Amino acid sequence: MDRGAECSKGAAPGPDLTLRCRIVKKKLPKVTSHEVAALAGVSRSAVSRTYTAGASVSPVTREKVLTAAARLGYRPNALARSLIVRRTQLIGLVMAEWENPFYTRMLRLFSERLQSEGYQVVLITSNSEADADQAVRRLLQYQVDGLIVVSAKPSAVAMDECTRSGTPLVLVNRQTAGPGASSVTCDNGQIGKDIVDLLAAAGYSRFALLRGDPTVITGVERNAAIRESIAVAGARVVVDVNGVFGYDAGRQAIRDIWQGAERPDAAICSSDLTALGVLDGARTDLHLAVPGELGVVGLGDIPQASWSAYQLTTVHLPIDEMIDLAVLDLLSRLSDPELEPRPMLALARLVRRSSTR
Amino acid sequence: MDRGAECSKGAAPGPDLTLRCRIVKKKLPKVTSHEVAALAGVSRSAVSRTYTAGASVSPVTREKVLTAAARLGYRPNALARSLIVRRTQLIGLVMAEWENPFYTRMLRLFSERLQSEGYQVVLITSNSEADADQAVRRLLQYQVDGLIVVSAKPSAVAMDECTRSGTPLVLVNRQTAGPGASSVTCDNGQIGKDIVDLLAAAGYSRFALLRGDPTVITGVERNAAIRESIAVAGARVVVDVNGVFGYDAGRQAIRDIWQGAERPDAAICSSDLTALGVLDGARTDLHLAVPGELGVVGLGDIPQASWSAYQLTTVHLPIDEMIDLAVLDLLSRLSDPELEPRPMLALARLVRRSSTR
DNA sequence: GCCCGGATTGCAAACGTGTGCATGACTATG
DNA sequence: CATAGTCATGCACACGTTTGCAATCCGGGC
Repeated sequence: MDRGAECSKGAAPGPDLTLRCRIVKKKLPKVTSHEVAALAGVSRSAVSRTYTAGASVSPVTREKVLTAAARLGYRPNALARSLIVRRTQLIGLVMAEWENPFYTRMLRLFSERLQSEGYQVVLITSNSEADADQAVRRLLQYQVDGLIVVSAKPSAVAMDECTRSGTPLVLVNRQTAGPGASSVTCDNGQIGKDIVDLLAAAGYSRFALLRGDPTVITGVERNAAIRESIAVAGARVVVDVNGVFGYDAGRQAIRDIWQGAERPDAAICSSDLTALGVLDGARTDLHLAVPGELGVVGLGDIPQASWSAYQLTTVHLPIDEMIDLAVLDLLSRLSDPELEPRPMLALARLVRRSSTR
Repeated sequence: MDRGAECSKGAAPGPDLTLRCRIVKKKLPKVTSHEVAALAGVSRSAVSRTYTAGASVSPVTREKVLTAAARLGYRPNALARSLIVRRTQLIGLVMAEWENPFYTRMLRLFSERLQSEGYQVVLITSNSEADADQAVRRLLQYQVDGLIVVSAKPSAVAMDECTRSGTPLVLVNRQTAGPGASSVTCDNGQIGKDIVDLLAAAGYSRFALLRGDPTVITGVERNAAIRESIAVAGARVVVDVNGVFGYDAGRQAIRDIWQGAERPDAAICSSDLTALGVLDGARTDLHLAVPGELGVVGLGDIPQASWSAYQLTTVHLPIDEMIDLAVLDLLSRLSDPELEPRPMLALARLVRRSSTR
């Protein structure tokens, strides 16, 4: 089976074996705590203890072990360790939305944050939201200590599997009714209201709603608030379109809308990327004056939104705060499994630039 | 130690113990192949075999195992499996550059591609290039099957550790002299030459070079070619500045340059993001006409480069091809450890838009 | 000199799985 | 009916660690 071991043991050192040794000579004699112990003249326990903080080892043995380990290039096997300690220091992260820079930034921050807490991230991308279940299950197989799902929602049964296996789960930007997971979202109702208030105060009255996935709870909430505020303001929504994701879709959408029966004077977009597409479509393709003939507001406040070519009015999602909430909740539930998962809210804030008057 | 086990065994079922059981009642009776085997009335080997493709199991026992597993919510422990099979199906991915959308896109594609090949990605971000070593070592501890390092370069000794542990390593966008790793890069010399040729042909003659990290080999190569081609074309570089990363830095840099002794008529930027910053700085802050008074060219062809507000002339890095090369090389060396690592080259292609005349 | 206590150390049993080997059952062939 | 052959199954060992427990060592106080 393991030819390397076979060779080193030299059980039957015939010419055939040595030949095979030559061929696979790059196959190393797997250096385990056993080898280190032998070289250092101590027991495996000793080498294990030198690598676990706070264990009882005399300075002299520790030194012996360390030099032996250095000589052999020993590195403790995290898998074997995890198997027995029942902790992998791995956090599963499933990511569904990649186009939006907002989410890639989130991924980065999660990675850095968790790393600094001593965890590694194992990443799974689920291109459709439906795949989230499969992703979760795969990660559970790897015994991840915790699970973060951003912009996707596992089914109730998948979430139940998490709780039953004692793996804390936190949903980011997706809310959950049941008690299976923590969640961190923004106050979408408030966001919707703020946006409309701003636009109405600026004199806009005929709204276009450009939405992404119509089934996502956070979008649904926001939209309800938007429509309600519009009604309150005595304004109208003249067009409401679903399924527009990203820059290109936004740019196309505004052109289509302009062919429609009634033209809006303000566009409320479900993401900055869409809004930027709308902006470019309005200016470049339709030759509209942008705060004047059409107001545009986005969502997310990605870096590009503040670029001077755009100056997009948008709502700043407090990404750092969201990361903080998610990680802190995860860590606390990790150290105390009795804690119940809970929904958390981060405060968004409107940032006014020059894509609205 | 493990209170759950202690309770289930009920060694000394005093009131104290049962109380503790109640408290930790959510701690599940870890369901292993043993439990499944017991419920199904077969041996552990049988359940193991039902989960390994191509093993010899009769349909009837397989069925028994499957239903028992479903009832118990059994999921094979990937760690224990990896420990014995000596394969984790994990690929370590270390990522140093996050600002540039080019690299986040790369991350996404790597993740999707490896996933579809049956691997999981464990992600480490090394904020400085120097941390790459530490990242590599951490990943090696987790016994990753392979290693991808993008836009960073581990030291020779770290690379040596990889080869000694038999873990194939491929460097993306960073070349290596030694034989420790494969690498996939673009032909930076050609890229530099193409850029200058285009600009010179368009009549630009006073060049500004905006570079990122001056120590990165790919940038060094490209810059050498750029300077040589400029000399050949009989033009001059009037300013050469290092360490400008990203949009904001680019925007500031062009303003600084405009204060300088001699003003360039073309800016060659080491990334699209920088170029977009330069573009906005030139137009918005300096009120320059962009292809006319200043030509701008970037590198990477990120989505924003083709947005109508920018229309950046840039060089398209063949990201899909690079991913393909990297993954294919990794997989082949995974299945045949005898294969030597090798350097690979992908073909970049100039895309001409309206930021140059 | 003896004994007590604290610090080290090694033994061996886990952790949850894969797999070679031997065994047993069953079929087909002579 | 005997025998060879195929197939399914279980036993037990291995993978590389951690860790409770008992044994050992060492120094000091009497």
